[in-house]
Amino acid sequence: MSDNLRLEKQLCFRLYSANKKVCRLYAPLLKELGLTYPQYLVMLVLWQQTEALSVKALGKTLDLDSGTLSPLLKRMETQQLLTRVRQKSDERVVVIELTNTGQNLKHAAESIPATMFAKTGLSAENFQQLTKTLDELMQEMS
Amino acid sequence: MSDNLRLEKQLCFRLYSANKKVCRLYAPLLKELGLTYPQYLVMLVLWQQTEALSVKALGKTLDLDSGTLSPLLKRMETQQLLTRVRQKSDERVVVIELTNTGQNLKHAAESIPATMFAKTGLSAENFQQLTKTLDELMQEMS
DNA sequence: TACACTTAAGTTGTGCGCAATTTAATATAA
DNA sequence: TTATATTAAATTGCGCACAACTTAAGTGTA
Repeated sequence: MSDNLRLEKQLCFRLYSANKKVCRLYAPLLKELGLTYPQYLVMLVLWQQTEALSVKALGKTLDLDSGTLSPLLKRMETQQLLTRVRQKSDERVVVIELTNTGQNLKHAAESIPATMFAKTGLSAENFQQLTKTLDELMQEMS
Repeated sequence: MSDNLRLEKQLCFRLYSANKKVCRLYAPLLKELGLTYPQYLVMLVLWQQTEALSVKALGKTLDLDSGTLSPLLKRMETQQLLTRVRQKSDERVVVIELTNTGQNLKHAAESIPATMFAKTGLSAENFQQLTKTLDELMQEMS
């Protein structure tokens, strides 16, 4: 009889391991920029944004709550990467905006995606395939 | 010109998000067993093991170091799920073994894989496809 | 035997991730 | 207008993950 609890049968373990491994590959590249992995994700969102963004909106994009974001953004503010300012029209809202330092860091990050793609060792087709299936998984689980 | 730093182009973000989402789906099921997600992974390894296992061997299987495992296993020992005993022949080694409680918990966990598979909403083919591509990714990155 | 070397586990410190709660501001309804 | 509900962000507490380091035990070699 098949044992469904065997570790190698678990998709969850593959996701967990693959995610950890990818993070570790990013770490040395991000360290040069003074960023952690989640901080890099925040920067990705801010770099592609033309308008300022509330903590709420950032959290929705990254699927993170204020319990995670508040201290993380505070650390990034300390590093002068961004500013946190209460919105005058609604004092509950905190607006996040990149500083010039934060904006300029984008140039140093430009090479990361290509470097990382190379490190994954995936073919373009497999990369696309994996992207597609993960999107489907995210869709179905919601 | 294409902006490779756009969030939606990042495979890493998909892995990060999918992993988090899967963990959150597991959480309520595991809570009934009194387990966290990493603790569940440890239990999966121990349940499929006939022999006792060192912390080192467990760490190799799960790709976790003693900095993570030592406190985690201590908590699980406190919960009476397992025992931690120094090996007589080599006092550096700590051997992990399930208690009866830990062993018996397996029955309560039997239904989890099928429940989770249903929650992913993936077809059997897509499940297989994703498994295969993640294995390939893990292989290539090593 | 004495010495450096290696190994296994544990400890310390930092940064998430998230549940649960709190605080303060705004919206809504009686 | 006052009471109630909702919302946004922050705080608290806990459990990973991991880098860096420590401790203790075992190995190898001169």
